Amino acid sequence: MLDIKLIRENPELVSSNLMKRGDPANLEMLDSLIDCDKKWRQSLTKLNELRHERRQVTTAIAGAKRNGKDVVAEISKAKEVDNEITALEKKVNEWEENVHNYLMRLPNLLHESVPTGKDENDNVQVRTWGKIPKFGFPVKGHMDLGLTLDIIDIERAGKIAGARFFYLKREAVLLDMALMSFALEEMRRKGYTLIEPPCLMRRKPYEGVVSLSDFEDVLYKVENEDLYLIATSEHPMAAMFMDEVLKSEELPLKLAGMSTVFRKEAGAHGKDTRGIFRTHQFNKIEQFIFCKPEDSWRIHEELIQNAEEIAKKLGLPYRVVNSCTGDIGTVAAKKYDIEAWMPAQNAYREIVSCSNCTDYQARRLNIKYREKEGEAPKGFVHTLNSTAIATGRTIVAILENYQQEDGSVVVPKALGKYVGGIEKIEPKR
RNA sequence: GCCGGGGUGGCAGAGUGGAUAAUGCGCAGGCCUUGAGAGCCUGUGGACCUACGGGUCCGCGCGGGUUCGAGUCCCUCCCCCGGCGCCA
Repeated sequence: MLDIKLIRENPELVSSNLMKRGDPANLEMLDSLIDCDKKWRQSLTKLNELRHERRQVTTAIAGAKRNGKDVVAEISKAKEVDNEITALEKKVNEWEENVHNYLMRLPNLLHESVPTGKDENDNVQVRTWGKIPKFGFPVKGHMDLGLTLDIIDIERAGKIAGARFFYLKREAVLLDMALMSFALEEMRRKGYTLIEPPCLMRRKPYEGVVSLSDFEDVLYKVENEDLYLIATSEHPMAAMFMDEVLKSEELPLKLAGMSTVFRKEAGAHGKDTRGIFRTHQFNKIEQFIFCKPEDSWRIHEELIQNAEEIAKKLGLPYRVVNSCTGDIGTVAAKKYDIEAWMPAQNAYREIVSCSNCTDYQARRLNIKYREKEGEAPKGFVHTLNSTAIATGRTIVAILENYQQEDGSVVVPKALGKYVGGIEKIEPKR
């Protein structure tokens, strides 16, 4: 959510920033918002005058009653004013609701370094790491490997849960757990507080964290309950301190959340349909930060470094891209992706997403900070999030990059102590 | 799930349908002081309007209702504490 005061005082600044996102609907919403806000404030002033009038009448009633005087005339006057108030209140509430709805729909302001572009093809490469492997044999995709190693079963998952689900078996289960343990240990060592959050959340906190369209496209809802399955532990971690004021000395608050996550993937029809690259459910370790506004850009770089370090230790060739205006999400002011090299696709594909949401989530969730005990809150915190590890896609990258001519797959050294010393996954058929 | 108790400014804690949410702590500014502290004075939830002097309204877990008028009475829901039941 943007600052309504900024919109009032500096509408050109906001509109020129929104223009960068290339969606004219945003500017229309901004105009409607400014219009509704004006009407809301005008009608609110009038409403306050009426309420003032009522107060004078009811105080007069109280005084007259104490003196034993007749108050019939005053009461009917009060009723009259009451009716006017009720009518105007309805209008004021409508204007206010409109303002709120527009505010909830407008995306975050973009950082100046965000490149302009239409879609992910216009993202700008920031750096690369690792050597793209050369294979002296025909490269297999992760699905083929999954079958011959007998560690992934998509078909039966389809039977019992539908498309985009999977059974992991044998070493794949170990790999999944190992990736989680490995990433958790990396984060713990860096001083992050480990978190295992609720995997379901109510609507209200959820509205503070995601864009409204996500309720349709991303989030699974539990029937007959006000509960949604989380799409990332970013969400329950962000909402954790809703309506609270954090102490300056405990900032930056660095969290690492571990959870299974659930995504509808609506609107991804036909994309990545084979395998476990894009699924409705996977496991993930997520970095999450609450910090003071002046620290967020420095910490954004820190988060991407942390994620890169994990990719490096796993020996996965990757590149970092700066998401362009057409690809960045609603809540982010700037977003880096890490894209790992996927040999079978002969392409870099996203495995990590790292965003600075500035004060956008914090304002929606009402999370402030104060410099000193007893002082008034200084302002909204900034929030940032970044994948540490997402197991599904990382397993794809490992299988494909570490495959051998004999059909086996070598386990990355960094995972050795988490997989019981298994060094290689052998074909079973 | 059931029964009982509770939820009031940053914190503690009053408030039995009617005037200004008392009082204390903390915090900020001022006076005093060589300095600090103590003491004293003023301020310290949010929104809107403003001729920037102020003015008005809202605010007691959320949302409704009764009433001329609700922190106070009634209803739904949420959360916390205690007890019972169920449960991996």
